[in-house]
Amino acid sequence: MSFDDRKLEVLRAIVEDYVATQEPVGSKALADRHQLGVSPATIRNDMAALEEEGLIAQPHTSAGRVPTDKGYRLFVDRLSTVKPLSPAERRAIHSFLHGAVDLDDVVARTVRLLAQLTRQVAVVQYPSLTRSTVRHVELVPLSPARILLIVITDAGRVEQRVIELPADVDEQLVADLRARLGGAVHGLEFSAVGSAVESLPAAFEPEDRATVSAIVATLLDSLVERHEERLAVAGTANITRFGHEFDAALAPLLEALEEHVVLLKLLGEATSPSTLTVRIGHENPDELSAASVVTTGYGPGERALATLGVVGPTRMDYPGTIASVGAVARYVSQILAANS
Amino acid sequence: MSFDDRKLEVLRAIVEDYVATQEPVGSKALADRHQLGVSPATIRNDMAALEEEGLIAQPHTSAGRVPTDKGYRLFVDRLSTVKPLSPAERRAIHSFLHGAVDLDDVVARTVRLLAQLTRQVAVVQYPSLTRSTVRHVELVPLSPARILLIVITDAGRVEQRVIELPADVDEQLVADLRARLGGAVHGLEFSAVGSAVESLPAAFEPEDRATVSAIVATLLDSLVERHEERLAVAGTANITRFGHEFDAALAPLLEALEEHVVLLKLLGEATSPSTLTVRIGHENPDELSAASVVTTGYGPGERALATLGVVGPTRMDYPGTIASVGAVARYVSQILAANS
DNA sequence: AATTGGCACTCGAAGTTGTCGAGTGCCAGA
DNA sequence: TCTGGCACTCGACAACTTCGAGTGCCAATT
Repeated sequence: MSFDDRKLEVLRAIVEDYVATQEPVGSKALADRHQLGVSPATIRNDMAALEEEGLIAQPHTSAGRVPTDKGYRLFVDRLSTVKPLSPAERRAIHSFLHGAVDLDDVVARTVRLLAQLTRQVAVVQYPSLTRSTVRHVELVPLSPARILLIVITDAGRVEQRVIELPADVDEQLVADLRARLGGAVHGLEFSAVGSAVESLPAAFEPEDRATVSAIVATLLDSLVERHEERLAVAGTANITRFGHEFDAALAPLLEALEEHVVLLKLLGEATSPSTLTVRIGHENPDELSAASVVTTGYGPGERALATLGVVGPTRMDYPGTIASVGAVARYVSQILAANS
Repeated sequence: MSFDDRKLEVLRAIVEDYVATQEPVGSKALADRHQLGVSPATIRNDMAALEEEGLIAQPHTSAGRVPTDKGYRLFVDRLSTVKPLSPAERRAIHSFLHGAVDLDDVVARTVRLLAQLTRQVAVVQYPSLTRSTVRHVELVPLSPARILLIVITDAGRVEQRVIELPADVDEQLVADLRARLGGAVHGLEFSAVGSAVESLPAAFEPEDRATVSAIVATLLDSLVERHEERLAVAGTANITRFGHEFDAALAPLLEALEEHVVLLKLLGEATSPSTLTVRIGHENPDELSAASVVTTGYGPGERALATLGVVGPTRMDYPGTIASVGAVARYVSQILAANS
């Protein structure tokens, strides 16, 4: 084994021990607990080199070493092998997701499952609708100048929206509009709805066109454009397990989890279901710079509809978390594929 | 001023100082900061009596006194006067809730508003639908043996549910069912839907009755029975302000906030909009025994549709919180009344 | 040249002691 | 019934010590 190889082996040992014990690890402990075949003194030399390269650090002089963000990065990129899931975990995934009736139900179950599996905070973005098709459009008058627009997708998802109209409408106009709207968009992909309804207002009497335009605009605005902006979060209670180095960063983290905006941005850089992203410490936006985030895309087919993942301490079990996130994403994707 | 009166005045002073400073308050500090007109020695006697009655306690010998749950209880019941809201707070309430389009939107805004106003954790139960009426029922076939049931209420609320059918259905049956269902329940209060649809299956061909029954059962089950079970929570990040006596109780609290079950039970004991409930420390279920909960009912009219409230440390500003919760509940009730 | 054992050194954690002062209870006198 | 005085208690804090894990460096060994 060459010099460099052993150094990396030492780094792996440090990461593994630190993740397991949460305590800085020293040269002696390393020599005892791993079969590196060298003495503590040799390890110390390697550690000095690793520290030189910025991969590990000492919280204070004469304490053990702790991996830096950069150290975790190298560990994740080059040293960790995927940890296969235990049969119990596989069973858990199956039984948890089995019998989901709804798209919303799938998301709700998935987020809980991930939180339970990883014992960290799980985040699941609701699937994008760009690839969905319209199954049904419904207009329901609420009052003379208010109307409720409902769109049902082939994934069984329901989008609703109240529209304030510029003028009162009568039943007749609503019925007419409903029929034409339904005819125009039924069976279309969401991305194709825009051009399909473009010419719709022109088909109505001039005095009704403002009303029709308002409805069409709402349809496009709310249903075609921003639908990936919903987020399910679970396992917040697990942050109490993240350790005391988090105490200071707790408030911003909780805020980020509640606000969703930061998280959405993070998840928004969606990946295909086959790749998985790990962001460590400072690689994240400031609010999450004390945490690591493991995400991956999911959805039927090869292109991801949305992203799911886990937020945890930088000191997390990367191989285990990566395995869980990957497995859950694959399984959810299967379910979505079967349902569509 | 009689002896007993002064004792209570001392209790009030202790509560107010402790809430303000978060530190045990001693006899000297009390004499200095309040115009009680007596010497510290006298106050000490009163404090001894208060301690005897279990209204205050010492964290350790020769520290100041801290109110007990019982002390807070007495303070809330008999010593606190409602603190009027500041103009800024009134403005905040108005501007925050102005322009809500949706029932869901009202709830979402309300919960954020409450969290911001009280700087604690806010909880809002979605309004019960028992008093709502049905505006529209829609059936959408998803696949031969699956159908989506949608109910729209006069409050602009949409309830949806996927139904797995015992047998395949054709368009014709769905259309027939849609018409009859709509005719039977349109305009009815939810509580009256049950008897209205009872005889519906009998009107269909024998081979279709199982299908119709399944749909009717789902309608009743999901829409008539459990609809108060949704909950909005905001301001979780504020628990970091609750103080370090919470550190141990943090995990159960976070779990309770996420699980919703405990909270729903707590809120379920609904009150009329005109009364307001304060539960202090151990008066709550175990998970929340380190916290206090201030709740009140809300809804148009005199009977409450649902409950909203705030969860905070036992050491909270009760008059201020009570005022905020009450004001928000009244204002939301107005909005709901105007919209219905 | 790499590895190793030895050794002096550093520094935080934990324990010890002593001081300080806030707060108490009690009592005698106003 | 209130008050001032007084002895007492006990936690907070600071100074000091000890202990030990861990380090860096070096000379000896392979």
